[in-house]
Amino acid sequence: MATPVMALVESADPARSQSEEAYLRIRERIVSLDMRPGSVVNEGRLREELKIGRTPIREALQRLARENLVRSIPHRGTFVTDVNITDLARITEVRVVLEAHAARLAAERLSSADRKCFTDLLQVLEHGPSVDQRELMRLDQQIHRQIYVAARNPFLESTLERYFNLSLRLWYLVLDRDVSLREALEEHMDLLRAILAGDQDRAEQSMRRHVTGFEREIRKVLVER
Amino acid sequence: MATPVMALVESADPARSQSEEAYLRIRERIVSLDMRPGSVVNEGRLREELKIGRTPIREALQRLARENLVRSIPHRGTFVTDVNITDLARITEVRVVLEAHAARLAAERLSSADRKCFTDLLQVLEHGPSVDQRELMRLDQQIHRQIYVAARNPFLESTLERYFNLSLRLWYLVLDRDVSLREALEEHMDLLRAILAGDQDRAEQSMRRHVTGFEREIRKVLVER
DNA sequence: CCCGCGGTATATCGCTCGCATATTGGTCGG
DNA sequence: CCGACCAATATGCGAGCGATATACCGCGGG
Repeated sequence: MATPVMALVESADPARSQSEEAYLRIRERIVSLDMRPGSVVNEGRLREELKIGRTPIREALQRLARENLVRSIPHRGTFVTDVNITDLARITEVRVVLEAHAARLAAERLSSADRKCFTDLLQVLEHGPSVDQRELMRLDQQIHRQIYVAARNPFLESTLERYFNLSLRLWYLVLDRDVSLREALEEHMDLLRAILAGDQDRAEQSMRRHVTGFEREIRKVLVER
Repeated sequence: MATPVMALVESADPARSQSEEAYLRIRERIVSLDMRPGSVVNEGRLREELKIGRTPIREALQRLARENLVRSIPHRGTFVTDVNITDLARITEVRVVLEAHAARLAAERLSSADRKCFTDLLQVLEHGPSVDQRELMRLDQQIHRQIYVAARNPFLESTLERYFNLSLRLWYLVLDRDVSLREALEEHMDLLRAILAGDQDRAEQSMRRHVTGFEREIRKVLVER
């Protein structure tokens, strides 16, 4: 198995196509705010920066457009989707029900392999209460994605992956602000314990609290801008 | 407003791009089983049948692949996704929570325009109990899509649209079989009444019953194949 | 005679490249 | 000052090229 830490950043897998490569790299830039919300996406510029032809870039942008990370207006240009409180609310609205259901399914269908993963993650949470936001963000990603896998539903997984990226960008937006992450940690631990205990109701409720709590924190920072 | 009956079939809107055109037409063929599950998708054939170049077809197929309506294997071919009970269960699993939540939101956010639409639909259900399955299918589509709109959440709407098409294909699969649609009618009416009454809990529960009931009917036909 | 294997043939695909087209913003003329 | 034309820009679409994986066929060995 590859190192988990590398699996999250841009691992140079030569097997994936240039379209996929372009998609992942541009998505990474958008989500991490390297490409700012509202800014124009220059196709030619991306082409020379990524050393990739025009078709793959075009396909990647179409894909990102359908995921609401960019907005393409014919013959006018492509723009990074702006962020606003309305979208935050709408995204959260969907995420709450989907993530909560995924947590329920994960608690229900937990395999021994998944159990080990969650146990390890819980260990990290309990022992090393990292205060670095980026590190916490990475942990949060791992937890969520592991839950998607443990839910044993590829459709749910891909849908949630999309919404997670939308949310992740919002998180990047409030990085370096003082958001209270103490409760998030508690939520995570409660969530993992519930899943490991096979307590579906508690896992679902815990995840619901976690996602709504996340929305509340982001909103606080977002409104004072 | 265009005639609703035409809005559902292939209306020739010259404004949409050829990619969109190709996507919609191929999707229609797949969902309606005109292209059979498991069959190969011949790109050249589609090109001459739709009188469309290669790039739009290619883009449409990529989009369909991401929506799980076709499966593309590099250098081997593209195939219409097969249907099976497992996928039915997984799709339903997601649909139940999303559709139920959409129904809840629709009941909560009902605008006067939406109210009129739902009232009209309810009238049709109460007065003309059509026994034609295709007609019922069309009505079901209208109801669901109207709920998506009434939920006032574009993200939820697009996600549900995707899952609805997956389910719609399954419905086509059991057409001309004797499925009991009497309860479906009752469910629809109860659902619409709940939404019109603004009863969120009942709308959610009603939709939940409706979707699970749908799955049960499809499953019955699917297992005896 | 049958089975396994290697090489070639073929079909498909990913990507590059170029042309047509539509929208915009600026400028020139009235 | 306003309206219309024009150039610039970016996209949509079409066709081809090289790469690659599979399938088939012929050959050699058992």
